[in-house]
This record gives sequence, structure tokens and C-alpha cells, in this order.
Amino acid sequence: MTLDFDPIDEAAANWRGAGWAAVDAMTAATSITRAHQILSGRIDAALAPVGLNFSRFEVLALLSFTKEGELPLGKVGDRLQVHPASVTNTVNRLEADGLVARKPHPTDRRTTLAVLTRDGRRRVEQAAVALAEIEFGVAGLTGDGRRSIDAAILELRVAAGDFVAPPSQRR
Amino acid sequence: MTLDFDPIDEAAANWRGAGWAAVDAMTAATSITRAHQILSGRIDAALAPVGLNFSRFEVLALLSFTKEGELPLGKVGDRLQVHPASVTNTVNRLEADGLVARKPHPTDRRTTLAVLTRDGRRRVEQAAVALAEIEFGVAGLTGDGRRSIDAAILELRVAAGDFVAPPSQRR
DNA sequence: TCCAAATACTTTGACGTCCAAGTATTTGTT
DNA sequence: AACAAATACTTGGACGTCAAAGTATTTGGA
Repeated sequence: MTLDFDPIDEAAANWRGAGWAAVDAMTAATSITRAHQILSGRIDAALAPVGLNFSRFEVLALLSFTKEGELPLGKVGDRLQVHPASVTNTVNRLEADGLVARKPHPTDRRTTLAVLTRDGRRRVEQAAVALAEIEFGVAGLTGDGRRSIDAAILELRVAAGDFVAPPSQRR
Repeated sequence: MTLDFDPIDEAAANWRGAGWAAVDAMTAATSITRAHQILSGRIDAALAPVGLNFSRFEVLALLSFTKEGELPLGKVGDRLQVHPASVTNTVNRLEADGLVARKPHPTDRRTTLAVLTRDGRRRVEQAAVALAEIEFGVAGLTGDGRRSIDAAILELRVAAGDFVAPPSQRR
């Protein structure tokens, strides 16, 4: 279904034609949306053979970075910026596959820990390799392109309150 | 849930610490994913009072740009790059709200046209205003940021085969 | 002309996301 | 000490997306 014109350019032209405002904002938003579609398709395709999808991979990766390979479900949600219900759902599936186990928190009985299993750790390593092979879906982006995207989106994330201005900007 | 550090920087550091490859690709992918989350949240919030979401808005906007305000469902899917089943679903809901009507194609009986109704046209105008007011969710991005995102993602879209290299690049 | 292949859409089912409400437990205040 | 409010997680419901299969119709050869 390859088009012979740029659909975003086309949309911008239509937008102007209709006299609608904020055309540049619209194209930026559309670009990001489309980029996400592309990445998400490529990433899930690369992870499917490993038996994961991106959400599940993110949870495993996050756990693998902790000292004990475990984290309260709430922390997982905070770090990955996803809804608590989504964490429950994702962890349910990881648990069903034996990649993660639930464990009660030692002192706070409200809290549940997700613990990486041995299988989970092996699986996340495989997934990391698979993702590196496809360059996380951003094949087609030059180094400059990647850096300028990181920089621009950093503005957006700060403006959105993702985190408070860090003491030292590391980029 | 504002963190006091940049979660993407943090992830990059962890990634390097684990000896995983393609860190720069990973941060670019994560930035885009997060940007999409932010935009999508803001946009749907702005459209909710109008009784739309972004998918529905996109369909209405696309129809409003055509001469007759109508388009075969398949074309809608091609333009918006969404699965045929999603188009069916979206049009079902727009139809239930009286914003669009289905009409048989005059010569090809396999084809169904989505036709913008009067209410649909009014609604899409309201939505366009609402979206312009929030700058399509990209408030926080400077003009430079928007342009560099457009440019970088253009590379990605071309590499992904979204459209064949246009005769003249308009940016 | 005839029929397999392509095209257009819908249906069904698996998942993912969020919100809102519900349960359990801990905190903080009086 | 007592209890309302906050916190942590789960559940159920509404929607969105895609893949695969099903139905109807049109196309393009043999």
C-alpha cells in the first residue's frame, strides 16, 4: 500500500486549505504518531519469536537491572509510566509463562513484588539481542536524527512533567 | 508520580551497565514511545468533551477534505495506515453517533463509502478547534524541535516504505 | 465463457490500555 | 487508641489494534 506522496505533507496541505490552525503542531504530532506505529510494529515482530512483546520485555528488563531482580508492582508502573491495571495484566502473563513470580513484600502486606525467575532472566537476554539486531526499530534514522529526536522529545517530556529538571543534563 | 531523574537516561545507564548493545537506538525508540504516550493522552483528553477520540477525528477530517465528503472504507485505511478491521470499527461508532453514514459504491458492489453527515462536518470543525487550542499535544516543543522531529521521522518513514521518494521534498 | 485469484469489507478472537470501583493494609491526625 | 485518608493492587468494563477467517463481488486469464 505504498503511496506515491507523503501522507503527512498531504494532510498539512489539506489542513491549510481548510483554514485550520496549528498546522506545524499537527504535522509534528502526526509524525510522532506514525513513528510510534512503525517502531511498535517492528519491535513486536522482533520480539514475537522470543515469546514476548514490548510491554513484557520492558518489565523483565527493568527487573533485570535491580540488585535482587525484584520490584514492587507499583514501582514498575511508575518507572514504565503505565497504569497499575496494565502492570497487573502484564505481570499476570509473565507469571503464566514462568518468567516472573509474585512474592509478598516482607514488611508491607499491601505490596506485591514481581521477581525475575531464572527463565525470565534468560529470556530477557535473548530479547535484548533480538532488539539490538533490529536497532530497536529505528533503522533508517541516522545518528543525528536519533540525537535530535532525543533532544526535542526531552523538551516535551520535561514540559509534561515526566521528571523534575535534573541537576545535570547528561546530554 | 514525577520522578527526580530522567527515566530514559536511567534506562540508558542500566543498558550500558548490562553490556547490552544499541543503546542509542534504544533511547530513540523509548523517546518516541513516550512522546506518543504523552500526545495521545493530551489529544484524547482534548477530544473527549467533543465526543471524539483521535481515530474517529482522523476519519472525519479525512472525509472533510474530499470534494464530496465521502471515501471508500479501504481508502480511509490506506491513508490513515490502519487495519481494515479498525476502519470498520471506527466507522461503526461514527455511524452510531450519526457523524458518518455508509453508502454503497455506485459501481463496485464490494465497496462501501463512508459519507460525512452534516453533524459530522460540524463536529470535526469543533474538534479541529479543540486540537489547535492544545497545539495537538506538542505544547512544550519549540518550532525547531518540531521541525527537527518532522525531518528525522521523515527519514524513518521513507525507510519504512510509507511512500515512494516524492518528486520534490517539500521540507 | 468460466473460474481461480484478487479485492473489499465484516466478524471473531486475542491482547493492550485506561478508568472506575472494590478490597486490604498502612499512615497520619486528632 | 481510633478512624478517616492514603496507598497498593485487582477486577470488570469500555475501547482500540491487529490477525485470521468468512462472505460477496470483480478481475484477469485459459
